[in-house]
Amino acid sequence: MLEFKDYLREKIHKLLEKKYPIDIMELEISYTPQQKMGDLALTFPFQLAKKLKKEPRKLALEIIPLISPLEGVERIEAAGPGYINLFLEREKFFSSQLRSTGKTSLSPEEEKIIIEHTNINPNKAAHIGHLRNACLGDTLGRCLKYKGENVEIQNYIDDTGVQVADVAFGFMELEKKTLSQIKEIKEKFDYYCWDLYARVSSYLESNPQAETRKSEILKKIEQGENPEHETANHISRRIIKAHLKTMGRIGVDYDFLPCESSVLHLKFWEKAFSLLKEKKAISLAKDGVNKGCWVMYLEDEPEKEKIIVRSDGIVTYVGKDIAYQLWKFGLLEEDFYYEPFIKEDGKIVWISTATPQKESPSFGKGSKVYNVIDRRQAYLQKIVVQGLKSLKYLSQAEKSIHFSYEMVALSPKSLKELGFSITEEEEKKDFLEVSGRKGLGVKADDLLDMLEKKALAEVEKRNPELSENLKKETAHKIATGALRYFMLKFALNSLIVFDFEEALSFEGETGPYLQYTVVRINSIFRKLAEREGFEEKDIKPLLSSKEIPLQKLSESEQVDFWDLVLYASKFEEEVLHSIRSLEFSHLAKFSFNLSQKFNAYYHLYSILAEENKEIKSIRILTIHYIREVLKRALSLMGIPQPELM
RNA sequence: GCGCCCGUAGCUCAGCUGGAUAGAGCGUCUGACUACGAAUCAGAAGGUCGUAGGUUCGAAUCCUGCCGGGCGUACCA
Repeated sequence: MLEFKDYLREKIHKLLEKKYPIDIMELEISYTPQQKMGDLALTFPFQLAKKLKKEPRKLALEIIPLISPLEGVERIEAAGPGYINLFLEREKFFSSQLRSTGKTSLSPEEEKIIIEHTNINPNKAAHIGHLRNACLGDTLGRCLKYKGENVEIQNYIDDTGVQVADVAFGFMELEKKTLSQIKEIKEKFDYYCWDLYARVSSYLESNPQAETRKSEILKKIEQGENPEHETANHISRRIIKAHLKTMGRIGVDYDFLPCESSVLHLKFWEKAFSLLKEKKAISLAKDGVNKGCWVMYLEDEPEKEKIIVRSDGIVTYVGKDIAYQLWKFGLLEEDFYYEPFIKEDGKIVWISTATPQKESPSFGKGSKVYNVIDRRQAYLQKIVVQGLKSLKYLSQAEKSIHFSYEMVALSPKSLKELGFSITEEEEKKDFLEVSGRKGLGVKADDLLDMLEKKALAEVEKRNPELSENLKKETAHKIATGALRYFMLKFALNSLIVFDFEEALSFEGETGPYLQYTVVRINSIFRKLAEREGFEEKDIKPLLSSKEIPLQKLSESEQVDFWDLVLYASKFEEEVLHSIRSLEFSHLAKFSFNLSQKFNAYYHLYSILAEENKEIKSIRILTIHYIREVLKRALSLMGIPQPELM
């Protein structure tokens, strides 16, 4: 449809530009609310009426003869107060849609796009908040790749930060464990650290004198080559592996893991610091509360100072982030060294290191960068962009996108279900923030386990004859589908108050509903093959037959057929719209609505039992088309497609 | 205080840069499986779109005030 609309827009513009003051950008083509009104609607007579001080309806009537006939359009009507409605030539449109399945009319616009997502502190297990981040980032990546963009996925690892130091402190001071004793821990390590981190946090709260030792650990971790560093390094590497495994369960993966330790040791910050000083992007505060700090000013609030380097000379987190952002755009004149971290299915995930390596893949040097990070960090992200602006990297600042979304919080009810005790004050709140510090949260693997267990029970019920492996694999796909759809269905601005019942649902507006729809279509094709020997390869000849005799369908079937096909044809527009707005809930809703329309159609029109060959062929082509679109939509959302369920 | 965001059906949410009669899911109530798989479908009930103004051919959507809620605003990350 996207292509067809572009064609119409250009054609109509060409036909009218000499007579009317009309810009091609204003020539919007929308859809009618009802099929009987037509398929596409032009609203420009309203805008034009304002300019020419004429009645919109009269203008519409005046314009129609000038733009007809249009290729692919059966007839044109004026409607309502001044709409121009187009009725498409259905057979022609349908067959062109059928021929273009699998191809995309979208095209790339960037040299290279870098997406940074997940970014979990490597000191504890991943939780539901991280899942939202990863699902959004991964879906963006999939959609951009479909659009034809060159995409690189990075997952930044803060392996020298306070949070890792906390857990190192826990092992060394609270548990008095040596590195080899830590290595011997057999339990799920990220879970072990989750609990330990919470213990450390409360210990430090009641024993503030221990902060001295913690600071010492932090410093030593940064320095390297000492027991504290060895311990912290072991913790972070082992936790990263756990995170990658968790994300791998839902089909999320990465190309490169840049580490803060490398940023430090390769002196990225020093380089960025001298650039910032040189261009006067930051200045040394001579007096006031921030005396002795290097500060930056935001363009739109010049009275406010943001500290980049503290008076003790230590660079803040956001300072390091500026350096990293510069590197991502290839503006730093420095690079990481790279080594393989893990290999899976032949794909290598690379990690940064400060020591020179033989192999050197190329990362970074993006022309556009998306940072997937929740809304609470909007201010810091703004400072990072300000850094680029101050250095006069204006186009990069423009293409430095904070992909911002609201957090996932917990309802007091779900906290109770998890066995946490909550205070009366907390009980009254609508929601509570997930807190790693307090150990308050739903762990990603726990949620996935629950989903898989429930899905397995459903599969057992419906398909007891399947092999154990196939049952498990199917349950896993259903669990992934449920989770990923759940994380995408809400708009970015919507704070998700996590509820187990809702998240564990497989009915209604859920991932499994979409999967079930595809399974049903597959099942029809399977039966066509079994009963009639009609194979997938037999679809093509149906396609190439000259005519699709839609008039053979009953009137009501024509209406239902067209409603379904026209809706499906909006797919690429939806993908593009989702990318532009970063609202993948659009794609999710579109897929759900399309499934709903298909399921309604399915109940009304039988394929296998239809005796009229022509009608049967049309129906086969219809469900084939819907399946192609749905499969593509699911794959862009990372929702797996089970054969049976 | 300042900045940003949110208030739409009993509950959870859609509603794109203003467009034709405000939509889904869940829940409630009525129906439909000797099957193209009921993880589904059909139907019913349910809304002064927080509130008061403004902008215009047209406002849930844009602007302003007010009410209610959230987040941010660290020499933390």
